[in-house]
Amino acid sequence: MPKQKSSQNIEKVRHSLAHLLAMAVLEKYPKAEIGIGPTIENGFYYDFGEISISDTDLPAIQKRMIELIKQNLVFKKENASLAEAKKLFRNQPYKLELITELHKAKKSITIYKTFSIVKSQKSLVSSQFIDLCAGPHIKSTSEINPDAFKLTKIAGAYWRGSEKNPMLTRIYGLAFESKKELDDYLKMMEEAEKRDHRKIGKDLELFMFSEDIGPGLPFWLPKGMVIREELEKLAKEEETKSDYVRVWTPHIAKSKIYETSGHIPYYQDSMYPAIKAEDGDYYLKPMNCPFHYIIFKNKSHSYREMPIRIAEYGTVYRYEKSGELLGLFRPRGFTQNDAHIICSAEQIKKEFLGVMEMHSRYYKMFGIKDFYMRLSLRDPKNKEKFIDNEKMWRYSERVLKEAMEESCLPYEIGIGEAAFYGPKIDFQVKSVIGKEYSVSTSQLDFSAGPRFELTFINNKSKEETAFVIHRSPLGSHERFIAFLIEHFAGAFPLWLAPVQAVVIPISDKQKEYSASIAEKLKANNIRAALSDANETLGKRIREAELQKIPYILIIGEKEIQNQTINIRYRNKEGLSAEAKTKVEEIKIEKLIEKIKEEIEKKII
RNA sequence: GCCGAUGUAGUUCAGUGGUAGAACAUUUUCUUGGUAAGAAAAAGGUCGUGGGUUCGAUUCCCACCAUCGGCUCCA
Repeated sequence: MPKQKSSQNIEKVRHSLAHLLAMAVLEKYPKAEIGIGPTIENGFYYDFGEISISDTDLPAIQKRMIELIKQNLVFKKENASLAEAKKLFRNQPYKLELITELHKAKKSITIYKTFSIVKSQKSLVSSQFIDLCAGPHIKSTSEINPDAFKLTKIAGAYWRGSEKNPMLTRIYGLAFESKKELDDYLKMMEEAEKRDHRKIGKDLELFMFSEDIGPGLPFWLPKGMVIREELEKLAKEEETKSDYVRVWTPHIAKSKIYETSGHIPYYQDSMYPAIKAEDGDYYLKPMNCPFHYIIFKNKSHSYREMPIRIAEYGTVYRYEKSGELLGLFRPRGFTQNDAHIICSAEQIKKEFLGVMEMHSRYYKMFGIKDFYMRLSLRDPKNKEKFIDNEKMWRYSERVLKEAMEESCLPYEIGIGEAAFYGPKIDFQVKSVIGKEYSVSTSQLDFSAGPRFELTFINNKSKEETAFVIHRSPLGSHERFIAFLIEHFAGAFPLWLAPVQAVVIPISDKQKEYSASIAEKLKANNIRAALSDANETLGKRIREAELQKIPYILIIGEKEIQNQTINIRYRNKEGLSAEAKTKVEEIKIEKLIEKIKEEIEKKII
């Protein structure tokens, strides 16, 4: 009970802080226009127009907010008539817009006034700040802990989230009940930053970018390539088991195909511009779908062979807007774990369930527990974003919902999140820094069938139009590996580790024997390295630990005599100091057996 | 694309209106070390790119590019 109450209170505190922020900003920048100031996870923000500030101005604003808090200002709610409200906010265009809308929607207009109290008179005086607001708020700023909040950053944000509107300046703040919670949160974010895939990718030499090549175009370095290839191997195995067939398709194509697909009208802005050739315009492919349809159409199909599952690790290029690029999460060139299941209407549900089972297997394999699925439907109020086919939307959304229910996996519904050609199921995970994103997506497409004339002959000898399921359980190599890097903090499970074992001779005397051990490991398909540089043992162990190599094998005189190997296991988080440095002596044959088994079973 | 910030050696970062410095990494030498950094020396930079101001710009101003934090978008 008390916890519940306190969590409600912090919401009020955060909201009240947003008002104080607006108050402090208006004092310092009287011409500023105020937008909205809601609470968010861990804090609050407020949007301002007609203001020019940078993060160096934040400490002064925060200082003023603390002064305001210490004045024990009182929040008071009032109802206002349309005329009163319009008068109060006559210089605030954004507020006027909201007032007009509230009035139109026949909702009551409430305002919050912030007063200061003159102690001697015990009465309220001088309303210092008035905001259009539904509340609720705390009674007085004495409820705010001035040490438990912090203005963190400045960002641009479109008024009401639309690109068409002016861009306002958003000031973000964190707020908690105690200073300790704030400090803990800041500490946590600091720790999370250490797991950032961009940092680890550089430290472990997994991938890189080059300004000379172009933004958003990743290079896979030898160690990162190992992970890519392991994932690809996994996908091939799993897909073969599930009766997929594999293909390879070209990377450029004539424009006609994208006109048929509808991508040119919908997505031309985010495609690389055309390559001009004598016989017309060619585009880098932004998706693999039409190519797989063409393969399907290469011959006629009977209902007996349906469904047909065409798979490819397909490389695509999308000209994402410059500000949208984000390491491997949002590159411009990436390779998808793609496949298209072309099936009849009756087969949709079963195929979808199969796709979801495949997801579950993968997620279990990687130990991904913190995820949920989002059933993404169209927004019936915003139909222009979606293909106009009421009947098909209803049918598709119903089938997907049924499949979702039958899968027994937890899911949420995302209105307006559907693809333009059909509903989808996205697998949502959270990155270490708390950012949520879709790792993979499975979509039902009822428009590709008629558009591309994807048909098969049914059991009544009639031509029947097929449905398409787009699916990519492992997303793209880029996004999935970015996720795995953060998920494992760079300490990949043995089967994915770029270097699986490093052999470290204590001195030059054991160099030759150590080299022979490394060779033996390699002969058994174990990715092994020899660390025989002219450095101290401690340093070479440190380097192996920093490289997060799972098996560190130490060889000294004793090991040569006993014909054994001394294993130091990679430091694992959560282990006691003692367990971290646990060592074990083992015969080489037994070690190879152990490592091979661990790789085979993909132990995490 | 929009708002804000940043850009100095391979990496992480100091610093300055008078053509630059540390640590780690690299190379060489010494050291042969029993579980997370042994020592010394050397080499390494058109201070993101292009303009402008100035006797002189890496430093100040402008533009562009890239990256980062957000917004928008993500077939």
